[in-house]
Amino acid sequence: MKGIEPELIELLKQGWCTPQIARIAKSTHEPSTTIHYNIKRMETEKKIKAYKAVFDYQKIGQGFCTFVLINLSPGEYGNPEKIAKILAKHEQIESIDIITGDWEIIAKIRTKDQNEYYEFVKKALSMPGIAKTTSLVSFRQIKTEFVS
Amino acid sequence: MKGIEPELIELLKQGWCTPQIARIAKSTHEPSTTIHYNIKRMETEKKIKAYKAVFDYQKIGQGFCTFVLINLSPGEYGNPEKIAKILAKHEQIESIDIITGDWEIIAKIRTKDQNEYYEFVKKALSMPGIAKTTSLVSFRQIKTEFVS
DNA sequence: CATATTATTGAATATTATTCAATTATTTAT
DNA sequence: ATAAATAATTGAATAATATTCAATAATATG
Repeated sequence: MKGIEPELIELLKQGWCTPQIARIAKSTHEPSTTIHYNIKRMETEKKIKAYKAVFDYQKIGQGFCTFVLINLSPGEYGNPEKIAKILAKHEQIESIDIITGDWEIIAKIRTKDQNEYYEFVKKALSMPGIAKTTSLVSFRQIKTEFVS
Repeated sequence: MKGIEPELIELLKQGWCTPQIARIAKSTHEPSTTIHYNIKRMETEKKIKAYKAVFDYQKIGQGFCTFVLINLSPGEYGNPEKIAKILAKHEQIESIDIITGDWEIIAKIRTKDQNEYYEFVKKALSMPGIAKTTSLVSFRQIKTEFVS
């Protein structure tokens, strides 16, 4: 046993997958070369960014999910993207968006547990420019990434 | 031309992909049979739920992204999951969570544009049990689903 | 309407996943 | 501690799949 699983999870989260052309061809009753051609075109056009695995986050020790609503300090209203891009570098952040309304940024965060989340908040969200954060902790994830 | 692309996008959003075992084997310097064995085990254990494509949503006409914060009417506090599961059936909903704090549910929604979003809100969010909704429209998606 | 470009497709080939059997490592029970 | 049982690793063989290629058809362009 080499404990290869964490490495595999990390790879499969980022990509390292590929479409099942033959299976899609059978399902759609199209020749596999037609499916191949169309998918490769979408890849070239950058419509498809990657192929990746979707995990049961409970089962891989990433079960704690929160949404953070962020208010920037007035001096940073001009470039919320700068702060969002810095935050995006953290692997715990699954998605981050610049938004309208009472907050400037919303981030979706995955950690092992409340403890790891607390450490993340201390480390990542204490940066200058962030005035206030509101955490919405997920009790139950009913649907994730289009996969029920 | 058969206009097969929308069908392919729908399939690849749900799954119909597979890990690249040989490529992962080369990258990790492990035998491909070891990679195969480990990944199949994770599938059996249901740690891996699916393999799917990640799209550039702007380019496939799903560029409008919003987060909806939902307040339930007092009578529904007991079972937010019931409402969340009904909403989860809509293909426009990428994710939906039961949360703590000032709202009971948060949903992430993808539509073509504001117009389609408005139609979705009228259709989906007018159901009994939902008392109030707050929409946070995404101006810019800095990071999505772990893919930058 | 003619020409250029893009899309479709079957046949051949290259690559890859999968199966299998043998070996090694790890866990469990006594 | 040791034996037995279970789980994990691996190379070789096979089955399945992706990819390339060349020919044809459809569509777009001027």
